[in-house]
Amino acid sequence: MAYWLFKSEPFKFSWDMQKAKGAAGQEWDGVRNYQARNNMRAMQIGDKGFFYHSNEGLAVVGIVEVCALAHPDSTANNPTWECVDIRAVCDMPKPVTLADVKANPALSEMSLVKSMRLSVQPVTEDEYLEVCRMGGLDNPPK
DNA sequence: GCCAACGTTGGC
DNA sequence: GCCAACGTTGGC
Repeated sequence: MAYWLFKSEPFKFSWDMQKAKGAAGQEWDGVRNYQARNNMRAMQIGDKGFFYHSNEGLAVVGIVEVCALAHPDSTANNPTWECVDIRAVCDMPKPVTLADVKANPALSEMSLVKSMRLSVQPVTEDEYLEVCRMGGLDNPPK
C-alpha cells in the first residue's frame, strides 16, 4: 500500500465535485507532467491519497483511493499521457493547511514542501498518518 | 497580480 | 548534449 497526494484547483475541480462522483470515481485527467504521470503509473488499486486544494484553500480537504489503474488520458491526444481514476473516501474533519504542514517539523521532507509544483506526489506512511492526525482523523483509512 | 521555481523547447 | 528562452504553476 502506497500513499499519494493529488492537487486540484478548486474552481476547476473541487473536493465537492469529486465527492459528487461517488463510488464510480473520476478520471484524474489533464496531467501533462512526466513525474506526475510516472507516479500514477506506480499506483495500485486501493492506494490512498490526499485531495489537496491549490490556489484557493491551500489545504488537504479529503481522502481518496485509487479505483482504476493507469490508462490513457481521455482528454489527451497523445498516448504518452495516462492517468488513474480516484474516488472520495472521506472528508478531512479539519482541513490541514499548507501553513500547518510547513509548521510541522515532522513534515519538513514532504513533497508538498519540497516539490511544491508537482501535481501528483508520493506521500510516506509516516506523513500520511501525521497529516491524518492533524486533520482529526482518528482511524485513517489504509 | 506578481514573481520565484521549475519543466520544456529549440538553436547551436 | 548544453543551455538560454520561454511557459506554467502556485504561493503570497
